[in-house]
Amino acid sequence: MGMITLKDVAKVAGVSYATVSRALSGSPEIGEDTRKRILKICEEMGYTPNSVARSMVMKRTNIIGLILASIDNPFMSELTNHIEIYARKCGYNLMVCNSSYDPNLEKEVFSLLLGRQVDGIIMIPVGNESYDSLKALTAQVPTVFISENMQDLPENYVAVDNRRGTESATEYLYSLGHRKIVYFGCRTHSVTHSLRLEGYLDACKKLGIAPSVIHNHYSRSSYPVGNLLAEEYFSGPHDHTAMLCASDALAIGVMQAAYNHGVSIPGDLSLIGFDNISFSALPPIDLTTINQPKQQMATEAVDMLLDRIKNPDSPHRRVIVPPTLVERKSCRPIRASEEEIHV
Amino acid sequence: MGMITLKDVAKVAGVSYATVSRALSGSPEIGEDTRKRILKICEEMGYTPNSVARSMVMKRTNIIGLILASIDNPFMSELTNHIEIYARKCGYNLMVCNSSYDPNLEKEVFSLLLGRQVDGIIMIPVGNESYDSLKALTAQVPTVFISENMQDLPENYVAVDNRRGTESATEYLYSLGHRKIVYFGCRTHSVTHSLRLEGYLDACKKLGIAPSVIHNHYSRSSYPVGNLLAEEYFSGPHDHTAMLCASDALAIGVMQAAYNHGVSIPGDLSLIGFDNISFSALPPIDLTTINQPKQQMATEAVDMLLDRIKNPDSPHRRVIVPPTLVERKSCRPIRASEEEIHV
DNA sequence: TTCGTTTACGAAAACGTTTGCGTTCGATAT
DNA sequence: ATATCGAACGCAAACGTTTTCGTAAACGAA
Repeated sequence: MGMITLKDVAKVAGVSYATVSRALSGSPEIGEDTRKRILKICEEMGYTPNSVARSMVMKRTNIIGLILASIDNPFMSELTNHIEIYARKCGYNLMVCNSSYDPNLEKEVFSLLLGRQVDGIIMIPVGNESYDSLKALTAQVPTVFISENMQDLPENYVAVDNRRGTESATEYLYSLGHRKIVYFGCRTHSVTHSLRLEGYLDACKKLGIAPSVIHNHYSRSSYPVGNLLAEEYFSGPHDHTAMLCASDALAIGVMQAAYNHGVSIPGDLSLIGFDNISFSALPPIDLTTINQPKQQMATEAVDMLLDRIKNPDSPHRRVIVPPTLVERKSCRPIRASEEEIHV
Repeated sequence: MGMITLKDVAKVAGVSYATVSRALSGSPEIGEDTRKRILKICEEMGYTPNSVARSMVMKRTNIIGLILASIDNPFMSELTNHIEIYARKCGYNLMVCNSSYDPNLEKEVFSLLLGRQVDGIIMIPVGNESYDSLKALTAQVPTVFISENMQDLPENYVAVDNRRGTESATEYLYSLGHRKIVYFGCRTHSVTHSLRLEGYLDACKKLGIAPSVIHNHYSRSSYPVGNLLAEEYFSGPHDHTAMLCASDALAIGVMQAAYNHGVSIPGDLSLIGFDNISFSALPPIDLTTINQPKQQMATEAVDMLLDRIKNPDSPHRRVIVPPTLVERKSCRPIRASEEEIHV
């Protein structure tokens, strides 16, 4: 597999390898006829430029590192898809690393990517307790987070307006006539999830209804966790007519438990999620939810990162995109008289 | 962001940078006391080795390229997840590229990864017509396919036994009493899909039942395609008691159409899929399906690739892993007398 | 002491590019 | 005729490592 180098084509073309380099890079310091000739020879020999050597001298790899909890997660894989396609269009490749929901691993792969000399890093952080220890790392390379940031870490980020999302979800349920709305959240060590809880609580206060929160002592917002805790919920006393879940994954877990306990959705309980992962649109699920504009967030994050790579000491930018409500079949309006029929 | 180099720590330590390199690489040609001292200085200065420079001289990047149709596809993202975690454990990072179901783009990103000097490539090919034109590319770097290969391209691959998968699915439906089984496949320009069709046809012949295939003129095996064609199917005359789908995605599309047309699953139609994507296990879906052992395939693919990187002219290996049937709720047994009640 | 051997380290080449600078050559202006 | 200048191209340094080779010091045996 002896690769063909610049020197090889230079020898064949009878020129110095600087000339070959210039022919390929589109430099003006070269004759039009020799350029044509050299390009033809490159083609014939099947020459492929060595990006590693190029990176070495240019001090730039054109690689973006992407750190996320698990690529095997509908929301994140959708986001990754958009990021990869758009980044490649901009001339960048993607190096993906799972943090596996582990703040320590998160830092480990961050250093690893630093050593790889990535030009920048896009990161969906695991929680907020890791922000502090990430400061030393993010100082070394342009970084943009996909997550809001309450601790004023001076970093760029793009995120959906989580607070507004749960707030409007609550308002929506209220407008349907629901007054007993329970919130199924996540332990709030993640910025995202504490904001979502906040939005719900604020809306309750504003609307004058009593908040009620399912205590979720697990750290993940996943389908099995949703299922497990919903089993507990349905087994005990409950009189809510609507449930707001911190994620679609949780909501889908709730669906299963509801099915097992013979409670119909939306017949007995209106259910609303957050994220709008693609599977929520599937007819057997058909979950009403708060959408995160994933493609917009992806391109915004890449743009923001590339800006920052070009101009490292530009002011930090924070983009909050608006969430939107997607109405499907998991919520229904109720009359006031219906309120008390549940056990 | 002036990075700290070997030279910098060498200067501080008062040694040559060759010595620093040896201290870090664990070479025996260095005194134990100086090693300790140098490592301490590296720690203090926050030195991070430059992988690019390392790759330059070692002629090896420790990067694996991964090419797949779309990372935003449950089967592929699950696979990617396992590949990334296992590869990293083996000291390799992953560079992911979408081919977006486009054979030309597939070749384009392959060349791109070649230029990146990846040590090897794992690829889920789009179709089989692209194999020919890929020969020149795969000759330049160790490659393993995740897909069976009928054209005897001399490459390594790991795949589930697709033929056996649909065969056993058909046998399963037969054992439940079904005699009118329709196959919902994909246009067979993909090796995977032609083998799946083959397995179905073989089983029909062996079992002595008449095969029946829904003509799928779309190239993708996706949820919307499944939905669209199932709409047609349910609108026209149909008397099958069971349907075998070439993928879970198709099957889920069928589910929606069935719902719209008032045909109950499995009441009126038994449905079975292929892949066992995670969402098929969700209670509202609960799809009986043929499982692909994704984690096993992932680690096998990585192992195979690393073997090949170490020993490029070792004989080609082809691993076929057995599919397994996962029984869930989308199939039911029928009596012979039931056979004719459908229109 | 003297010779040979081992140990620990330094000097420098090499990896494949990009690019600043110098040089040559032809054309134009003086 | 010479001086000026721009175009086209070659030379060589540089990027940050790894590794071969050389060598000085240390050490043991004769």
